[in-house]
Amino acid sequence: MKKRTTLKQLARELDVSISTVSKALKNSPEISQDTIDRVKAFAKLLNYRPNNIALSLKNRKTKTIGIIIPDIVHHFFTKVIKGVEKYANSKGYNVIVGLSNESFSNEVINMEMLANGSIDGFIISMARETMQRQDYQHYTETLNEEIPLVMFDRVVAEIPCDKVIVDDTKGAEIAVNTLINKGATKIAILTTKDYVSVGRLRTKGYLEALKNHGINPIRDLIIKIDDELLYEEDHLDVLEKQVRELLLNHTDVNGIFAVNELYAVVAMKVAKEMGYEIPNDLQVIGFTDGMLSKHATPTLSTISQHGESMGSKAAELLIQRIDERVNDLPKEPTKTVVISTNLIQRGSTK
Amino acid sequence: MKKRTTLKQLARELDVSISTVSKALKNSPEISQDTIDRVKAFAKLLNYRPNNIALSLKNRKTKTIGIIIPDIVHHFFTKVIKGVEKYANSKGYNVIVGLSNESFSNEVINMEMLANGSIDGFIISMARETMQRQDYQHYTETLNEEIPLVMFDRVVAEIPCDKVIVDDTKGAEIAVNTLINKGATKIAILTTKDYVSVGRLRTKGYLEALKNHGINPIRDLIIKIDDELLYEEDHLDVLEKQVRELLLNHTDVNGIFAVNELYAVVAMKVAKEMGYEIPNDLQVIGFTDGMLSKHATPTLSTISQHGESMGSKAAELLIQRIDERVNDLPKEPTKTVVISTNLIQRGSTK
DNA sequence: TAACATTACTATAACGTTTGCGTGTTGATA
DNA sequence: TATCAACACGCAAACGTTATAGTAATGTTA
Repeated sequence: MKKRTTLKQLARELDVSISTVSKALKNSPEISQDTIDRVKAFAKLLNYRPNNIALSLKNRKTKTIGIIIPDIVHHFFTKVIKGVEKYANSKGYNVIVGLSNESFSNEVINMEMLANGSIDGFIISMARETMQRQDYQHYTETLNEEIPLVMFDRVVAEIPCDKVIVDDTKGAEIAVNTLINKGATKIAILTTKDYVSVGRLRTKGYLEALKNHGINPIRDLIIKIDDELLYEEDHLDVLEKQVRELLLNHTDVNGIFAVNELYAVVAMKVAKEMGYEIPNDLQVIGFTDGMLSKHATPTLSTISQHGESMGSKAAELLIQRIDERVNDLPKEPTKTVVISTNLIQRGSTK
Repeated sequence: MKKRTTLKQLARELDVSISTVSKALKNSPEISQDTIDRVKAFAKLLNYRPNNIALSLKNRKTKTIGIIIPDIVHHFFTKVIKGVEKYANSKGYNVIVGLSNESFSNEVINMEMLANGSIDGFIISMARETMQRQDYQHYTETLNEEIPLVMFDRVVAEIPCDKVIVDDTKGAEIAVNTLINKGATKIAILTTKDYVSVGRLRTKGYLEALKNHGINPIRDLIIKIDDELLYEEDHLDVLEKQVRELLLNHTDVNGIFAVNELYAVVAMKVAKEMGYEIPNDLQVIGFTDGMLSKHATPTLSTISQHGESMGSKAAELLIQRIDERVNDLPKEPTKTVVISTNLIQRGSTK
């Protein structure tokens, strides 16, 4: 295996010491201009570049942050990564991605793989299984080892760390308010089981909006989908069936709020098949502004989550913590940053 | 800053040497069972875990691979990452992601940031700008430094490295053949400018299919879109306009092959607006099986690229090269692996 | 001219591991 | 009772850096 150029080689060939080479390359005033020039020229010739690993070892920091997400084939997470990358790169950090695949053990393994010095801190959105189990030991341990940790989107109150979330409740409320203002009188919600925090919060927003308008919630109109199989084919069949039943049993439903864009698109599809005209007979609003929302027919009105902002905010918080730790600064109390949502109106509402 | 547990600490507290600790933890026969037990117990107590960075430095390998892609908000690349992650993790590797954002300089910067020892090898799909410039110096340099490199999807013949591609020509041919077999007689193609290799090759497949069926290509039916702004809003306006013109000027077009799913979905949208019934009046086939294809109305027949397979194959090739390099094995000639495509038939064809 | 700066370097330790080799202490053998 | 394995461990170098503390060879000052 060919060895890369090192300080040692440069030193030997230039017949000076390693320290001289190191200092010369850094324009140290201890070294004569003459030597500096010689060293630099030779270093360039041999295409010398410092070994990052050695630096990491020496400096005890890697300039790398780890992001662990449940799934990468998912527009929202992808946006977040983009935001993280952007901010991180601008600060000279690299980003290493771990996929939990919604599995608890994968999440743990991935974190362990990285928590041994490979990264300076974590940005995490919990795996579904972790939310179900409510087993947060690996987070606690990470924190105990003083590895900074920032959670986003799928967060949990028990863990004392910085968090970046969206105001799910408020977003949902806005969506449902909008539906009501646009004339919808009977509004259903397509949501997830309650252990998914965002599903629970969005359902809460839905209920609040109804309450504020003096509308009594109807149990039948609240469809909680077990998203074990989200984005898997047969999962959608179940969803379709439930939407069909809903529209069959409650023919006067004229508004649907879905807690993600996929549910919304599926609902629109079923409704269209059943002869509904959107938005005239039925108005639909989703959550998350992804590819589907933009290109569905009709295009989907949706609550934008600003994933990229979440990502860069998370990266910012994390890097602050890293600095705090490295420079032994006093610890600031943990923050929870709420990224504001907003409604993007498109073809699925009047 | 709290320091993590190291061998040195264990050694001091157990009053043995560092080497003894190290060996004990590795069950070395040089160390008495008694000591081994003591060391292990104490290590566990202090939650010792070896510092990966130190290991990387010592072993001169990082067990990390870098993947550089043009855009992460893109279903196909996301699938590839997933495949890479899966295979890499199974071999004990981590994955570090760099985003070129379709920019040449970003690509170069990202590679340089990682090529200084942070990773053992690269998996890359070229940025659009790099393809346009045809400036491959950074690849050549990487190869010169004997850092293994595997390219996928957007590849270029000039670089002597392993590659993983899809048989774009064949895939396109299958798509167009299918359209013809299903009764389409006048088929248009929505493709990219020629510098995008995949666009060029898919156009080639389109032409070959026509030729094999004795159909003369018509210049007007070949729409080459400048995808500078792919996935940006105003880009789509241009695309819509072109499709509209196409269908206006050639009312007998009854088949469209699009080189990606977005073009296909946009075409369907325009056609539907103009009163076409899909698939009866017009059949459409896309390329890449993403979210849009699955949830468009009608659902889109498309050529699946098997992004995940590409990813894991790329990772496999790369890790082989890394082993080859690390163990100073004889160098195998570079391979180009072709992942076979297949047509997924859905609602947009008869 | 002795004392002291200044200049331009070099040596060394440290970051956290691993590993080949050296070594002191046993107990067995001749 | 010398001799020699076997055992159990320690030493030191190495991976590639950087930073601190020397140290020669000059030049300056009183």
